[in-house]
Amino acid sequence: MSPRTETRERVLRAALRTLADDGFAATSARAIARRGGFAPGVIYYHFDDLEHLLLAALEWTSEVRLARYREELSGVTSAAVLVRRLRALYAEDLAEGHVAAVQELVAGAASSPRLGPAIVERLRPWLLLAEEVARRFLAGTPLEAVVPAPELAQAVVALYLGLETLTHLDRDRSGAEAVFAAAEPAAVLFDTLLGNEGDARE
Amino acid sequence: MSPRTETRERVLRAALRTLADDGFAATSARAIARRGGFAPGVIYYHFDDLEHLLLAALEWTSEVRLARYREELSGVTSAAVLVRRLRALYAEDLAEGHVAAVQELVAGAASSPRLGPAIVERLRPWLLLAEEVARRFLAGTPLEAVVPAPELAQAVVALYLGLETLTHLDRDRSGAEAVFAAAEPAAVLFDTLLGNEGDARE
Amino acid sequence: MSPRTETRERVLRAALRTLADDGFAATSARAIARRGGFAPGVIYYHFDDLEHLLLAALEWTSEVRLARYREELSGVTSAAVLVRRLRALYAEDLAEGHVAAVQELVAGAASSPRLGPAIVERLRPWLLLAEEVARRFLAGTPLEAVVPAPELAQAVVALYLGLETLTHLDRDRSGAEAVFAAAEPAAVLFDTLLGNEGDARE
Amino acid sequence: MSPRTETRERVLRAALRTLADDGFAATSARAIARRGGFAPGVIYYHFDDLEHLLLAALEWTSEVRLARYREELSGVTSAAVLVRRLRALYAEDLAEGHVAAVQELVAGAASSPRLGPAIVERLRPWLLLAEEVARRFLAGTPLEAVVPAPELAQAVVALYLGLETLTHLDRDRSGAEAVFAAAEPAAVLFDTLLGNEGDARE
DNA sequence: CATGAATGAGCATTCATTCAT
DNA sequence: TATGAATGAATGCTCATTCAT
Repeated sequence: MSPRTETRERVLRAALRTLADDGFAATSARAIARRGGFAPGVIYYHFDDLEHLLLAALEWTSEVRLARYREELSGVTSAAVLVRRLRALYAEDLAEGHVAAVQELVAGAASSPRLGPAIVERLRPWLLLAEEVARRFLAGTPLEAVVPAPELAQAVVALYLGLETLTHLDRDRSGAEAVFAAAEPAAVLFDTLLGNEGDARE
Repeated sequence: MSPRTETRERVLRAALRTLADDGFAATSARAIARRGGFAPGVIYYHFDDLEHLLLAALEWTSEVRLARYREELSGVTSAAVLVRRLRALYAEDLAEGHVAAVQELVAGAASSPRLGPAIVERLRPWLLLAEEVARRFLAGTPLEAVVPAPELAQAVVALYLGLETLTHLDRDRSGAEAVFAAAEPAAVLFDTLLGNEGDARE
Repeated sequence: MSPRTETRERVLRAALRTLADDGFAATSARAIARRGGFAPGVIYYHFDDLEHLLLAALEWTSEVRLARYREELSGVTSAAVLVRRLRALYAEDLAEGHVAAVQELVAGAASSPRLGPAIVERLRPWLLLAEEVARRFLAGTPLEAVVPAPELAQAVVALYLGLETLTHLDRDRSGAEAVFAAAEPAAVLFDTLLGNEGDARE
Repeated sequence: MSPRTETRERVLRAALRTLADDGFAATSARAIARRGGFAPGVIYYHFDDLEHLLLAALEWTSEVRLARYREELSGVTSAAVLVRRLRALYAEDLAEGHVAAVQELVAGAASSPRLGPAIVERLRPWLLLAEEVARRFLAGTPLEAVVPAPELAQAVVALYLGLETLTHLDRDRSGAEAVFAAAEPAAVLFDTLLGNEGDARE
């Protein structure tokens, strides 16, 4: 890897860790530089400004995670398995700080006129993935006529972000976990009602 | 009303409007003072510091809204009516800027070590209200055994916050509206399946 | 004088002294604050930004000096007296640092797209004064038909600024002085040729 | 030309163009490198630092222009021709950006303790040329006794710089042109009065 | 009670310059 | 010779907060 690329990644990683650990408001150029162990100027050598760095960081982490989600969610047809997989993926996200960083960025920049739209754009692949999965689950069921996939997808992504916001609030990771845990039995019931046989033994 | 209380309220109102209109990051003492038409010093006469003002503002708007929600949601037993009422309440929230201010505050302060826990505390009444309504809906249904009310309540509040975050992002109010609209038919189906007769003609 | 006005003047004075002593490039907010003995923030409390401060400073010193020039140059009809008066006025300017500050500002901002036009506007009264005096001197002489007052005025102001630039360059005040000294005999000759009797005994 | 000399010239040229186009304040090492299409490091390979580069650039462009001025002004004896030639030379300067660069450098560095004296030294040949021409014009006239050539020369150079500063200010090239145009009739009168026959038909 | 002037720390960003390659 | 990545100090400016009036 060229030294250029290498440092660029160090900066991206430092930005994400600062977002996840210290929050959007505290993610200043100096804070990122301090965490990454480089001079603040480095940021501006590799990125136009802080906004571009944050967007690049969002893109960078999103790509990796999105691939992972797609992989895990590809063949899933039972709700029970879906919830179980999401729970595992979410645990990975937590460990890496991925959701934390994303949530901080999304929430913190929600009212920035420039950053906001740029972020929503980078969030779209997630909405599309959610929509695709939703469509797969609704297909062939009585719900299909009654629940539109795009709105369901938006609700799911919103729920994801909202859960992360709440767990960030009191620094208690157990909240989202509890919701995932509670969702499992409901998912089993859902499968039963709809006749999904699924790979329930998984 | 004593002049003391009167000014206090002017400050609270100015803080909420600044949060809703300009976002958390732009809610500085001077910005609030400018919007409210008073000197910055006034803030520090009535509140210890900016954090305390913001928390007081959250409390203040929450109380009023919570009463309103409680009132509207008290006798509701059908999901269809519930969704319809929530939709109307949400429209009120939007008009008043209540959710906008709350979302900005929650999102912006999510990672503040001091502000975070204080906010989650003031959010608890909402969780309790959601839990109470959830419990009412689950009672006597087969879901009761399978869906725990506290987790459902947390999911609902998270969904609310997350939706507001997303709609803030691209400054497009239609997103949350669409989700509410999409939820209505599903709620009707839910009522049918569970034999809720409800006050469907409402 | 209100404390507000008082401090405002301290800032203006500090800006002019910094311009005159340290030059345009070194006239930073911190440098001005250091010289004036106040916090950098004070500048931004009283002025929108550095540009506005510098323009206000130019206006402030210009008004005072312009009044003085007008007063001294009002009744003058002989070139010899004119040169003598200008020489004295210039000595005053030097002592106060007026020309130095103006020259630094004019020269330093010459290529600033925003500052440039704003400065040229504030320089216009000087051009008008020069033009008025030029017109008085040309009136009734054979030169009147041959030398247009506006261009002469511009040349004179340019000469003033250029002389100051040159004397700034090698930190040698004697250059401009020598030019003024050399101009006196020429002015006497000019008066003689044109039949100005003037108040030569002055 | 050795590759060494060649690159050196590229750097010099880039520095002059940056000065002329972007102004002294914007003439940073990176800006010069960008304009010249080379790495910033190149500057420091060929020159000790930025100051030395700027001085070398001033020297370089001065030499070429000085030769040209000397050539055009060598045989001139009538004021009318002198003004006409200067006007043409000035137009050349403008086209090449020579005066612009020089003015930016002179004005911008006027108060730099190190740069100032070094620049004035490189300006001396111009003063000497102006003095030589002035002497030629004064010789044999009644003015000779009354106008000292060195001071006249300094005034002329100052006028040149001052005019350029003013025209830079409002980005209006017409100012200096107008002064040159206005000077022509006055020069003709001057020739007539002093009996210069000149090469007036030129 | 309220004001608004003042503070000084912190912000994003740009700079001249160095130096390993 | 030339490169371009990296440095750290300096820039203009905004902030929460204090306090004399």
